[in-house]
Amino acid sequence: MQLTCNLEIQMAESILDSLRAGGKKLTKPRKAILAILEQSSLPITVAEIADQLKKARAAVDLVTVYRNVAMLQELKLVNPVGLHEGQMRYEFRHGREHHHHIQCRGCGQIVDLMLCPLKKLTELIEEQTKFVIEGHALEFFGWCPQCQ
Amino acid sequence: MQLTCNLEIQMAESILDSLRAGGKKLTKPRKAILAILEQSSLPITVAEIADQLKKARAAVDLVTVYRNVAMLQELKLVNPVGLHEGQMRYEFRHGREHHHHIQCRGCGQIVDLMLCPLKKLTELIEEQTKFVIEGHALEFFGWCPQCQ
DNA sequence: TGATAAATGCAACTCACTTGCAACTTGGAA
DNA sequence: TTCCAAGTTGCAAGTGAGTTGCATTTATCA
Ligand SMILES: [Mn+2]
Ligand SMILES: [Mn+2]
Ligand SMILES: [Zn+2]
Ligand SMILES: [Zn+2]
Repeated sequence: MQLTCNLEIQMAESILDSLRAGGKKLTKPRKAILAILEQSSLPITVAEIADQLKKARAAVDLVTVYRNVAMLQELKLVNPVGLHEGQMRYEFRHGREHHHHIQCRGCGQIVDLMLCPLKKLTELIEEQTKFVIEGHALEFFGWCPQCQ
Repeated sequence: MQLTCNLEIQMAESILDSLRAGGKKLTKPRKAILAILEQSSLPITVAEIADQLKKARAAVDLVTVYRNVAMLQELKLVNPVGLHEGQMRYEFRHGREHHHHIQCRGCGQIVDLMLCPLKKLTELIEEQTKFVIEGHALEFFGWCPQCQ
């Protein structure tokens, strides 16, 4: 499996620009991590990234994945997704609208919810609390069709 | 400070009933933990509960606080509040409406938001995803007036 | 090609939370 | 009131996500 060879072609230029602007290098491990994140349609954990890299014979140390995910978060290239599972998940921002998720309490399946009902409410809360709101986390939990 | 003496008077009967119904005993440590949770107007961590008990000279082992909080969650007497701080918070349900929170990114201050905009959206999502929704988590993050 | 700044891997660490177990309460039955 | 089983506690040890220090390696650019 070729993780690195056609990466320059697939990886969006805006992502590479952000990395260059931040003085980041495009190392082999970093390219492999970026490739996994870009392929993943749902938020993924650090351990899952490392597992996939191992299976693809491009093994990268867990610490390196942690450090890269933290860096990508600082550059706002990935969003953290906290589903209270005991570990964080991350998803690429590039080309995706702000959205939320629903997770099955039975099997853990995650589904994207491509919507956000909170724009007006955010303004109301800013007015009433005098906070300046920077973001929010909204997750739904329930039972998927198979687990009901 | 008297944590235990007038506890029976203050503690809502519905809570004691739930405990009895679950075959739970009213031990001294448990009463002290319940008292702290009932006094706290904002969601509190396990470590904070233990600290307050120590200061009140009613020290209880951390493990005991963890076990009691887990038990109270099973009986649905407390709600978990996850603000992605690295630890969970818990708040008593008794006498409080379903609501949400906003936390300052600077000082960590938490403010109750006594509202929920998600009833209609929940139905819409159930219709579209065929999930049965059991709950949701909604938190806002931003900067409080002092930290702006 | 060589300098240098950034990135990696490994080992050791931190910290929230859990588990096993012997000793101790509690609350009800005798 | 006494006794006992079930439930609870504290301590010690363990788990697992995430972090940190440091020597070595790698990408980038002059
Ligand atoms: Mn998503
Ligand atoms: Mn609250
Ligand atoms: Zn949103
Ligand atoms: Zn709500």
